[in-house]
Amino acid sequence: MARAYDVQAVEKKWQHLWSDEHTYEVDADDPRPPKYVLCMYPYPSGPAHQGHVRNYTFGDLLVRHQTMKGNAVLSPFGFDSFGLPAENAAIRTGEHPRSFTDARIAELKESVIALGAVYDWRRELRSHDPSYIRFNQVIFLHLLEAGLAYRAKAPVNWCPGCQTVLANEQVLADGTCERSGDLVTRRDLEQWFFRITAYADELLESLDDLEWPERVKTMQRNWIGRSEGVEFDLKVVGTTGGRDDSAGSGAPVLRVFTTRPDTGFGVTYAVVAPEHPLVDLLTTPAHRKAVDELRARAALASEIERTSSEGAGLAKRGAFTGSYARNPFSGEDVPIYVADYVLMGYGTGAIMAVPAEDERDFAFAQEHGLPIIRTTDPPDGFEGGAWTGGGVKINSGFLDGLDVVDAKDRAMEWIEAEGIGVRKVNYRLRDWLVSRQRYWGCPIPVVYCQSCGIVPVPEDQLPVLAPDDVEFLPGGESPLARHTGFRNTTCPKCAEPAVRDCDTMDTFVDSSWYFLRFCDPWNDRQPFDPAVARHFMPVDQYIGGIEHAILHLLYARFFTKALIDVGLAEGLGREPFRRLFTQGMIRMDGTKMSKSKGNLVAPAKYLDTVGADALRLFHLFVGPPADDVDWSSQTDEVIEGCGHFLDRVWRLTVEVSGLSRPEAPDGKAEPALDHGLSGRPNEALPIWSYDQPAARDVDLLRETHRMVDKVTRDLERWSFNTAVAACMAFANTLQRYLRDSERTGPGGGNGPSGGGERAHRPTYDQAADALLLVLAPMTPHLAAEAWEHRHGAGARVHAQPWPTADPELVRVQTTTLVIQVNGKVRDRIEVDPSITEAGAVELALASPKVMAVLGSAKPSRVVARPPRLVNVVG
RNA sequence: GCCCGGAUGGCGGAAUCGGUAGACGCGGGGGCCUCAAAAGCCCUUGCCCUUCGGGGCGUGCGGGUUCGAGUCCCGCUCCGGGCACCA
Repeated sequence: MARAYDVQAVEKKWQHLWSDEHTYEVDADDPRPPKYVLCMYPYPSGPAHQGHVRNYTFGDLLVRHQTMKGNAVLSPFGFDSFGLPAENAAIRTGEHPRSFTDARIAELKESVIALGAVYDWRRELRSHDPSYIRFNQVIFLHLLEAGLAYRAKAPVNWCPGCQTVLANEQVLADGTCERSGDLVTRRDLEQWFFRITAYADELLESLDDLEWPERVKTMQRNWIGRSEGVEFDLKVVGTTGGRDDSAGSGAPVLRVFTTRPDTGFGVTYAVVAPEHPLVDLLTTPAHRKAVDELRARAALASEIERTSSEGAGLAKRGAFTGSYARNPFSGEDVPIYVADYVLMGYGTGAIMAVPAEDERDFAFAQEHGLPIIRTTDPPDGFEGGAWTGGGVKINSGFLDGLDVVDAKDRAMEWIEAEGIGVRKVNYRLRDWLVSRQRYWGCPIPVVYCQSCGIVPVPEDQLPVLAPDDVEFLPGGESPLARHTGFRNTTCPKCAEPAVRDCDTMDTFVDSSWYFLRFCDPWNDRQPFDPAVARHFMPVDQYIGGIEHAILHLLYARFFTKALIDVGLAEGLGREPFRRLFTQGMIRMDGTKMSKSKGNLVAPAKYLDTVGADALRLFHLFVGPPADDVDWSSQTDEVIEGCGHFLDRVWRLTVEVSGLSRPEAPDGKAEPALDHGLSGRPNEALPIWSYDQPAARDVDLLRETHRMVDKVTRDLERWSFNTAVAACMAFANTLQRYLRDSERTGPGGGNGPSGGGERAHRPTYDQAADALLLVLAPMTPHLAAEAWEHRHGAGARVHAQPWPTADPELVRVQTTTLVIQVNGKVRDRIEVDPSITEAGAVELALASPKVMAVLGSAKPSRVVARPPRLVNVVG
């Protein structure tokens, strides 16, 4: 398509200038107020996709807007460059993950620059840089020393075919390995954990103060899953295991956790998880076979299978142990079952089962023919199974007649008074398992010594780097474990032979503190200088995808708190991201646009044709930033429409002013115009006047200020689509203004002559400049180029202060008073905005249209809301 | 199953505090310019009826509150997302 200016040349020119002029490089001693705007650093998977474009368009808009408002905006960029795709590519093609990753980074970086997004590239960081690895390891050691990192056995997804551990996403829905197809089993391995649960309460409570989307906060609250209840003991009675323990040091007890102690009288059985340590003891010889089968099945099944739709809602799998427990409330002995719907990892791994008030217990009780005793009176007409709501207690001894809430309290008091249990808070949140049996990640800086045990690698020997000469074989162990040169080492303490930890860290570790490193990326003594980080932190605006709503954002919050507590981030605020914005997804045919779905529409196609500004404008204009974008058959046309708008701005701000070259002299020059407005190119039109502004010039000035006011307010409330609409509407205003000048002006030709209202040059210049100023953060290349044409070589629109609207000019002179009769609009009258209620009513009743509708009827009531509306009620 | 979102013209969307529904754009129709096309410019465009003055209907569905509801309340339908045996 023919364009009004050379889009590609202009965009390249400015991308180089912004870099060469260091416009967006910011240091901690900058006198301007600091702001920190950050887009989530990307995994480098190749050239930017539309999701990136959207993300960086929003971020760049903020950076440029905040800069024009006089702030020193920290805008860094980096790459989350460790991760599985590079390693999988290595297994497939033999290319080393580093060269593979570096190539992808180069592609992504190039396309981000081609977008016109500006960053302080001096601060660029990559997780796989040795300097970043080093401080990742330093942090790990600090957490270890503080007891926040620890080693424990944990069940993992184990593929017997590949002889390796799999991440959850590598296990298919049917419980098989995505690569070998083998059935994945669960296996206990020694793994490293971060003690995030120590911060569960703080992570939960401080959510309240964050300016984050409520949706994300809710997701985090649910993930943390705090629940208050009570833990207490059930005495085990009757036969226990093959051995009879009743002669020993007292009967064994089964400790259970419940949030519903008020339902104690309804306990008709108890359940332990298949992995519960007491299972052997509890199982009598007659039931051993069934119990063992169940346990074997549970051990085989991955967590995914065990908790998938196979189990949920269907018959509960379980087996009777042969043992009984005494319900302390009722004194009844109830059977103890083993069932896989009880998880060892939560609470005590054992429950008291109340089928009448718990849906899972109800399903199990039905399946196994166990009794059901209601302890809460369900509402009339309730026909379901378990009633989990509130109500009055029944069949509950000393709790009878109480409300559920009061009964809970009373029951807990009773349990504590009896000395059989205590109040307890449980969390769904588990500690963070960070070990990955992978090559392309940050090595865990620990050595295992026969005599000294776990020995941290001394800080002066960091970073521990993975060797390059490893073999990437399909279906083998981690390349590091097979590399004897890496694996075998000497103990830093006793110098005896020792082995390294051959695992690497979860890549979420890298992304949990990169925003801190960005503040002080040149520091070679510590991860970052807390004093420098304090200057920029917290991040004022964090922008990213909703897919990181839970893990990344929770881990980063945890890290910030932990780094402060281990002394690496003294004096920092305990929350890293003050405001968070999560953008919508790009969808196509109803599904997420992604590489794996093969439905990508590459941004490069648009950069090479309509240009970066038009593509950016599209992403701003298409809808609210938080909403998903449907990439439809019409999208290309809309993007072209954005290009047409930019052409129009070019004509309205450059060509119509007779300023088609940067060297053009001052604004009073009036060369022959190729203004492109009349369809008669090269026809000279002396349309300018420099007289006193006429009424319609004042109107244009008012419109200008209203536009600036509207755009400013819209940008601040993240309503970018309406900000763009306001710019477009203003371009229409300029167009109309010029057209009217043309018609009425002496040289206009096709209108009545003699009006003499030529375009008032000073007023028009203000209007055109204002449009370019507000477009500067949205379509930076066009705004910069047009500004330079208007103001001379070296003029920089992005160095201008953000325009401010004069409230006096923004205020409307007249407003439309709507007159309704019985709620239906019957008339509209232009009135002064300061009209009184009486005045408005008088005008309304005098309206011929109102009188016609009303006829002779007398209005029973008149509601007046001046100056907007009068409603005459008949 | 539970918890969040959402539903407005042919399409994307606007309506910021309960007060003119449909801003802005895409698409469509008509016109100007042109040898022609592209581009540009001008007019028009929710639906139905119309004697061309205007009238009626209209924000997923059914109720309600109100002088007045896209907006608030109750009950549904459909679509999207998150969590999913967490006791």
